[in-house]
Amino acid sequence: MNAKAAAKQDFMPLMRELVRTYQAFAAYDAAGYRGTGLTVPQADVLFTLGDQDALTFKAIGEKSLITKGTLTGVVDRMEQKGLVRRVNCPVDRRCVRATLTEQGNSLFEREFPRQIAHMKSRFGRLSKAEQQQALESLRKLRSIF
Amino acid sequence: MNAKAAAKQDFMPLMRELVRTYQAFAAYDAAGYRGTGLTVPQADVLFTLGDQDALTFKAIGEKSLITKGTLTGVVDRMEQKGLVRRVNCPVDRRCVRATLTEQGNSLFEREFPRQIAHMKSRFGRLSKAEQQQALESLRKLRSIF
DNA sequence: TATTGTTATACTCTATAACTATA
DNA sequence: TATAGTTATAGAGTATAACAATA
Repeated sequence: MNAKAAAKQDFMPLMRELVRTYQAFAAYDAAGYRGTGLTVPQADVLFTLGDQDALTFKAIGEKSLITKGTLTGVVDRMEQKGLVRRVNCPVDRRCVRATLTEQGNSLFEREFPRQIAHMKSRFGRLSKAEQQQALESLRKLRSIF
Repeated sequence: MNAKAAAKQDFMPLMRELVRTYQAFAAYDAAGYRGTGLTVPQADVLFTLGDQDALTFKAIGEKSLITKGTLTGVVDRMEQKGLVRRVNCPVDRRCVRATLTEQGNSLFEREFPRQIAHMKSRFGRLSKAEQQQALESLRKLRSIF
């Protein structure tokens, strides 16, 4: 298969649409919490830690798909901002857990509902049936990777 | 709406599935060209410029969603690798266009079909009907952002 | 005046791998 | 030996805004 033939594969429109749709979503999402001064990974961690007991770095990394070396730095910067703190694990002394501080929690309590409302104003434009159909299509799509 | 209520909105599964599906896709995609040593934005530019006449920075930025300041740096690094070169616009002397060098073109001719085959091996697991359904759902989803 | 691309700044993230402490 | 997290390194991308050349 040469490049010209490659460009005409029938799954190409679907692939492009997946990328564009996600990009449009991600841009809208990020715009919602721009005012907080949080970066994308930082907001990811804030929303992951919200309404949760302290999580280990390993668990946070798995949920957010941030690798351990990077996560150390992300949490460092959030700690400097006073949003999270590290706590030792009692059972396994290799582990460190992170949890929201009071300040981090109040940011979460304010920003998470705001962010959800921000997204709801758009997702609400789809009917329940459309949402259900999209969910099923995305599940199938995810299953192939 | 408080945080607990926010977390239970009915569109949340769809939103999470969109993110996870895209992340799974993006990881598989990037694995396909890891051997080239190109970064994600660089591969994006290579595939954008392939089989094309020279494009202006403005046009490349629009297709790849890379902002102009960043694009200058991305193209700089690709130029250092000998993959692209800058050419002046004859009509509008404010413009600069970029085009693949012979080396860039041969990389494209080898990697693009390989990448498409890499993706086809997964998208091919969906039936035509499933692909069509997914495409329609994604279009609807994109239309709300 | 507006637009195209470059430059400058400062920071954040990324990948990778070596390292420490603990299991 | 394996695992959790930190540290080190080097580079790459990002946002932002000021800037030069041209339209």
